[in-house]
Amino acid sequence: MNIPKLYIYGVSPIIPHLPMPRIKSFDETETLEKAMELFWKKGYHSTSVQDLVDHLGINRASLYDTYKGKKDLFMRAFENYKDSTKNAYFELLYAQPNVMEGFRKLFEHVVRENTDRRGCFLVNITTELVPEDSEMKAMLRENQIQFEKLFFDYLKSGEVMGEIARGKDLKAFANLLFTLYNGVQVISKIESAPSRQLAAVEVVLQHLED
Amino acid sequence: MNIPKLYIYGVSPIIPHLPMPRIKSFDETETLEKAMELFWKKGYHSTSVQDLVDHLGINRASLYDTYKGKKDLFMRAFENYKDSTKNAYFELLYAQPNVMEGFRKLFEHVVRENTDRRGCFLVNITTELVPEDSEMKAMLRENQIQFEKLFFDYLKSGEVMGEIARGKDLKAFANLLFTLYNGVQVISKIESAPSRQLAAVEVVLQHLED
DNA sequence: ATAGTTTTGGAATATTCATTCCAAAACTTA
DNA sequence: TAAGTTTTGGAATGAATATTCCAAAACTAT
Repeated sequence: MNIPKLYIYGVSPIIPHLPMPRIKSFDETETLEKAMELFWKKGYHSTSVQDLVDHLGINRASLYDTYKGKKDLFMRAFENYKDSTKNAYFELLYAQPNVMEGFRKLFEHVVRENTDRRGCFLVNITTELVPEDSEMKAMLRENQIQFEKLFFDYLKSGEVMGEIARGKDLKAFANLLFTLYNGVQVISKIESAPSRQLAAVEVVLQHLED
Repeated sequence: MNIPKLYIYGVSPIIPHLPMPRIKSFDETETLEKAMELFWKKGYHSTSVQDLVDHLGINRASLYDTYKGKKDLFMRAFENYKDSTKNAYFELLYAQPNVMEGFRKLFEHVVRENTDRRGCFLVNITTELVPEDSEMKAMLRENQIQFEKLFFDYLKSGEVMGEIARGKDLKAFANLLFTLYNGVQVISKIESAPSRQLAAVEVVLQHLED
């Protein structure tokens, strides 16, 4: 049973002169990022709670108290990653002079960033947990829609600016770019030459201009 | 220690009048396929030996006696899948009237076959086990090279036949198609509309003709 | 039927897993 | 300093894990 708190840290409006409890000694979001790091590197099933306790530097009891359990901790870490990634790509794209350069930079970032073959957290989790975990699947489906919308809007802006030849099926193209993104993230786990991957991407990007 | 067998089932050339042992009551390759089925559906870590015993219909002791252990059984099942898939795609491609139709049929097969969201065994295993398992990584790298060679040779045959515009970087294109293949296999775990996926693939295929 | 060998069923083992629990330490406000 | 509450360390729990083991059943050739 959950007993509602009668006061907030440092403020005691209802009952005056009430002793304040000890506050958490770790930063929740910082710990969440460390957890994400581990889940990303090892996957969900291969990461044990012991691994988390060791890597996060917090106590087992604190972990269960703060994040209910392994699955919930994972979900929060995952959501954290999802949101920050989308924002990062949004900013990366719109910081470029044109659409082709935008996507080129995006894929360059993916390929070059992937030094330790971790791939993409989202892609790894998709193949590991779908279809078994339907809650996860719904989350990933939502993410796909958001990513394709981001790509589509960006392509559309390029069409308006005259950077892209008219009459192209931009929905299909956005879909293609997202599919390609997923493929590159898988390949980067086994392919060692970034230049070969970028050459493949370039074939698609060139198609935007014709 | 391994004591070498002095005779083969049914034949006793060295010591005559020797009683023959009981023979295995299950088909090894058939069991291997059942194991593959399970590893494909659930992934490596989520499949327990108990699951295998239940699903394969053989005894735990037989499993360990025949296939040494979980990891070795997995490796053999994996190799089985890898080889048969490559052969199947080879035949599918060369049974088509031209290169564009060949790749179109290949991707159609991938998308339509994927009814239960299992994705591709190879792709799933790549993201689950690389980089942790370096033996697996080497195997997958080998597979990539073979697939890209298959695609390249096929593209080359199309170029010779005049189906593909000259001057294209066919190595990069083969690479792109393999990357796209991986991407489609990931997406098919969360995307429900085959037509949308095929529309994306079509964008790339059209590029072959221009 | 019998001997010799292998397979088989199922118990046994030892490790690892996620989770719970509790007493002791820590912290905040007064 | 003291009261009240939370965090913390680490032991305890119980389920699941991969693997080993052994006696009994099964099979083949004679």
